[in-house]
Amino acid sequence: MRSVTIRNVADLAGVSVATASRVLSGHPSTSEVARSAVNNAATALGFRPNAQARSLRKTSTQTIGLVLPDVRNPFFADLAHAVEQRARDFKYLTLFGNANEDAEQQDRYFDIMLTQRVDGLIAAPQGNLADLQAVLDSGVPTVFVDRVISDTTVPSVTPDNVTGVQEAVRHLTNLGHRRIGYIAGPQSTSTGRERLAAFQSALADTNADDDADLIFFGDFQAASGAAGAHHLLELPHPPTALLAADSLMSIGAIGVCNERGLAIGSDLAFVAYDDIEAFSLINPALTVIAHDVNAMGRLAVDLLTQVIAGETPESVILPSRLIVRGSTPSLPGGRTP
Amino acid sequence: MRSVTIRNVADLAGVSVATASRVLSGHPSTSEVARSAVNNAATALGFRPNAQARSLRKTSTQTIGLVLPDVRNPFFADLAHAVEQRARDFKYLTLFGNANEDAEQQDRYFDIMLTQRVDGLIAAPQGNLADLQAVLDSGVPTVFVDRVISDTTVPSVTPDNVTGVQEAVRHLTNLGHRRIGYIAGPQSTSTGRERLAAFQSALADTNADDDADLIFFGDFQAASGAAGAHHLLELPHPPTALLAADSLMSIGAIGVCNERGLAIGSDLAFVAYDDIEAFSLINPALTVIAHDVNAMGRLAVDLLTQVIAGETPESVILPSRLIVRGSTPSLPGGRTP
DNA sequence: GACACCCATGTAATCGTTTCCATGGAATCG
DNA sequence: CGATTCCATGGAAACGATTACATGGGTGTC
Repeated sequence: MRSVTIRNVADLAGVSVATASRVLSGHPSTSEVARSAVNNAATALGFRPNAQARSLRKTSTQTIGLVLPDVRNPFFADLAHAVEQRARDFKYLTLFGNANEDAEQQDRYFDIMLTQRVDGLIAAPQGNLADLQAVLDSGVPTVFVDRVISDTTVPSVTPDNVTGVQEAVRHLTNLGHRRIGYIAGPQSTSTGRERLAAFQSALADTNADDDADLIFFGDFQAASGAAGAHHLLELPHPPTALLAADSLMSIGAIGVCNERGLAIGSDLAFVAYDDIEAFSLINPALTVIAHDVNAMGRLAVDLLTQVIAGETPESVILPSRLIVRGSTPSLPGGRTP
Repeated sequence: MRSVTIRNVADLAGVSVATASRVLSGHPSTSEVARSAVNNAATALGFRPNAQARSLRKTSTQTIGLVLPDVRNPFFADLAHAVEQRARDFKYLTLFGNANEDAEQQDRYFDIMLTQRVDGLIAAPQGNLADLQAVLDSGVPTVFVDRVISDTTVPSVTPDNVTGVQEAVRHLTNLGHRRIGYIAGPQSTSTGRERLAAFQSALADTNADDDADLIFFGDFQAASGAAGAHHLLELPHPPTALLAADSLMSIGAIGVCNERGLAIGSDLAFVAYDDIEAFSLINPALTVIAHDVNAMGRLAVDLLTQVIAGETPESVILPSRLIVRGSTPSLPGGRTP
């Protein structure tokens, strides 16, 4: 099953490999007769150029790497889709790596991406500068998306992690909530840190309680959202509203509320992060902090092409906003103090 | 920014490239002194072998291709995750392509995969034999997952598309439903065809209506589920129960029910396909036809490794079953005849 | 008609790695 | 001790494409 090479094509067409290569890659200096001979031979043999050989000779692989924490998180699935579609516009193939919210798996993927000599890299990174050192040292054009690593000059496309949380806290306190439970993301991520800081600072501007107890640290996965809901709802003074820092933890937390027979919207107010389609189906629909995933993915690719072209684009911060739905009704019933 | 090659490593270590290569790829015939010299030089220079050059020389790329219809479908996101994790066990890198439920994009990805000389290919294919011809001709080891193309000998891992649907129809008719609306998948997919056939044949065993009107043809995307719900609910004789052939169409359909103020579980019974986490959060939780996504992904990789090894493994059909939850209560209220 | 120019083509070098083959020294065996 | 085997090593040939350089024929200009 030896595959057919450009040499076979050239032989069948009766020309040299150089001419065959020129025809196949659209070089202008080719005659009509050579063109048709080579093209016919290529289709007759089912020739398919070997990408390895090509990228070995050229400097570029026409491939970008995308390292995300978890495809099963609908936010990242949407982001992956957006990046991939945009990359296609630039004729880039997207090499996708799923870090499983794990710094070690992430680093292994970075390693693979570099080994594969991707032309550029888009990542929602985890951990600190040390984990990224290999990537930064390699000099491969890189753009961060959603999350960033501090103390680097890597351009990024991130959501505004402050405004949405601020609006959510104000919204809840305006409704009369004074005990708001917060299920935080891991502090090894910029989104985890920034959203928590925004929550705490927004809280300080209100007369709501700021007990340390009301903050639970999760890891952006569903199970930790469930653990957080358990912990918070079993406090001596349980919260009357919950806010979770991503969609998977929201899913986990809501599952626990259902199990405990707590009706969201009446027994407990709930605000989720990310505007997942399924969240609008839950009855009552969830109030969410939303941002534009598609724009984020597109912009990340656009920035990356600029970096590859040698430019140094400005980082972009995309707005986020609160979408109020039924899970935070104006008159909280049940166990509100 | 020229990257460091094995020649630089060899020079620094004071050995030939051949020896350096042998040390770095763990060939037994190497001396202790050469090993340490080369390893030191490699780490000192931050050497990272060029995957293109390596795969050019070797026959294998240690890469498998995965072509799926849509990552944004949680079922396929889970499947992608399962495949990727299992592939890692075999030291394979997964090259991921998202066909967007579009035969043309799918074929472009197949083309890319072949150009990249993947060692094997896992696909949930769409369309007919002609679309796949290039892949089959190339002789690249292939396994189908979830969906198949008829008249091929490609091994596959598929769900049992009959039992779950049968159980769902029986369950609904036992509850007294006689008008069951079905939102079908595209007939260009095996899952779309088999599930529809199972629905029709199960219906024939009951005294429920089998009007052609009650079947709407969608495309496995959310928007078509919404269109299907609109169509079915506006029939002169609307159905009292809905069954949708995948999760995205279910999401679209449920959104429409909510908009129209139809309470699922009381005004309308609903059965969804695929046991998505979010479906158990909807209140009442959805009755679903479930199957084991993780097993499907793992088995697909296992089968592929067998094909790569030259064996011809048997295809596997994984069981599916009905999980009854609140969306199909025993006493349908409202508009039941 | 001579000269310059352009264009299609072929030869061969090149990309970075693996691996076949030859070599020479050490070890083993009768 | 001589012959054989073994092993670490280096030189060089592959893998399959692109492309710099050389070449020769055709065209245009004066």
